[in-house]
Amino acid sequence: MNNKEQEYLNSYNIHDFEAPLTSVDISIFTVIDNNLKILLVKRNQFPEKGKWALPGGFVDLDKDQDLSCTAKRKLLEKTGVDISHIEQVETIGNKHRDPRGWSLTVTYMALISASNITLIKDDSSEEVAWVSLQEINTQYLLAFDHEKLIKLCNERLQSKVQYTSLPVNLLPFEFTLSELQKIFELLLNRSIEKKSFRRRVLDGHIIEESGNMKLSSTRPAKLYKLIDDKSKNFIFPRSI
Amino acid sequence: MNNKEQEYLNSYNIHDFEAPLTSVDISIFTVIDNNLKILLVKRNQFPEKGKWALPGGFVDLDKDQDLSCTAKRKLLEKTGVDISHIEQVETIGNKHRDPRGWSLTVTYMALISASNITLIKDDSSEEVAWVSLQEINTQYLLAFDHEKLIKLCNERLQSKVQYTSLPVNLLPFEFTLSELQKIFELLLNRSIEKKSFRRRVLDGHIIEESGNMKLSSTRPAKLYKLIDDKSKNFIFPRSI
DNA sequence: TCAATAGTGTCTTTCAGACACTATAAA
DNA sequence: TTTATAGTGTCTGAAAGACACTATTGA
Repeated sequence: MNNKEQEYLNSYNIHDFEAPLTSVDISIFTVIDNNLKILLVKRNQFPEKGKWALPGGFVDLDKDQDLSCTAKRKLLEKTGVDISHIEQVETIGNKHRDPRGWSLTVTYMALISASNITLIKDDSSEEVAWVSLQEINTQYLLAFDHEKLIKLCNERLQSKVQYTSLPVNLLPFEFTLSELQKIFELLLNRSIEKKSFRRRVLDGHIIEESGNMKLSSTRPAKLYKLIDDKSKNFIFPRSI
Repeated sequence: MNNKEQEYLNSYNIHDFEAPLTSVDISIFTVIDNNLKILLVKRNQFPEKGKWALPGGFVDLDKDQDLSCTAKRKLLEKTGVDISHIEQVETIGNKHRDPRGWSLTVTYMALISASNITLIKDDSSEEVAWVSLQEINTQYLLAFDHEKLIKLCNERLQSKVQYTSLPVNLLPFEFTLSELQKIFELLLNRSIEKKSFRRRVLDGHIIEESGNMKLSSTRPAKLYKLIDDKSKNFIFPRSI
């Protein structure tokens, strides 16, 4: 860097140019009681006070190294959910989505297991809750364009269930093939042929027998576990 | 909206909170002389003056209705390229990518035909040029993290060539199947089996015979044309 | 024994890959 | 007739779908 460039940078003021409001919003999906749910917070502050929204918020230029840090930090602060991996979905930015002015939000998505999670709210919200997608706009009125953001994230989720092993994130350490299939069927909202499903999963070599059996009132089932971390993000050779 | 909310909005000052520098960057790909090229501008201003960069720039809160408008406007202003559809790739935001401070860029991508395009530069750059990907970092030194941005966009391009009809954007109104195949082969950087390729394209019903023939010194070839606008974004049932 | 669920065998279908074959033009 | 390119016929293989079949448990 030469002197002239240093001089330019010294005189540069980040406030000289108007920038849009910049936030992240996170769609955390889970399955509870055979229902696809999403994590929402009830806003306690203007604007859109009293409406439900995706957890999210503004980038903190000091605290956040990058955008995914903002996403994980905001999620933890607003809901108590601590997550290691999150997938960027799409960035929506326009004049009219926020009454405060030109606003941009980077949306993220993840599918997680809700067991062992205790939701914690902070001062910015009245309530934190897992909400069924069907309840949105009936019991739960959404803030800003969050209904559209949820739609985008849900489309991404649906699409990834077609060709990846993403749904394994919903299962405990050990699980049966029938349990795995039920999760896929629930997310796809249709039934899958048993043999095709087993072949697909087994041929992918992402799970292995744990050696244990799940007992029930009928024939016991083999328990399986993920082979390694790659199993959580496996891409199948073809769509389901 | 109630009085309290109106009061809040009236007192809200967009400058009260520090926001990241917010820009868009656009990767425009084309094929010239059997080479994949990308549209770059040589920076005329600090920072990174003298280096090559993707066309792009800051959101204009007055002029731009939304982010894709910013992308199209900046592309037109900086290069003279006018484009109707552009695909969002990924948003990169972190502390260190711009010496001026915490910076975020929304990257966009398109694949277009370079014929009938005259490049026009504006005051912000010294030069505008189509650059071969191989020439980057040898003849063309890149500004900021634009090498990484180009890599992301190129990966998206490569990926879309595998399962969509995107490359048809490079062809004139009428074309032969051999010409179409050559474009795919060039983008994929490998040869494709002729029969498989023809079956794939024809079974997709995205092109139809124009009724004309392309004459050459050997057997004339049927000319085809796209059936409609959907043909430009067709998703094949399987990857190539 | 029966009901219920786990798990398999195997035929079909779809579409990509390979490759030899035929067709049509100019020189 | 040769050469070059256009275009086809058809076999193989991979992986999904359909569906009937067997296996193993508790009641």
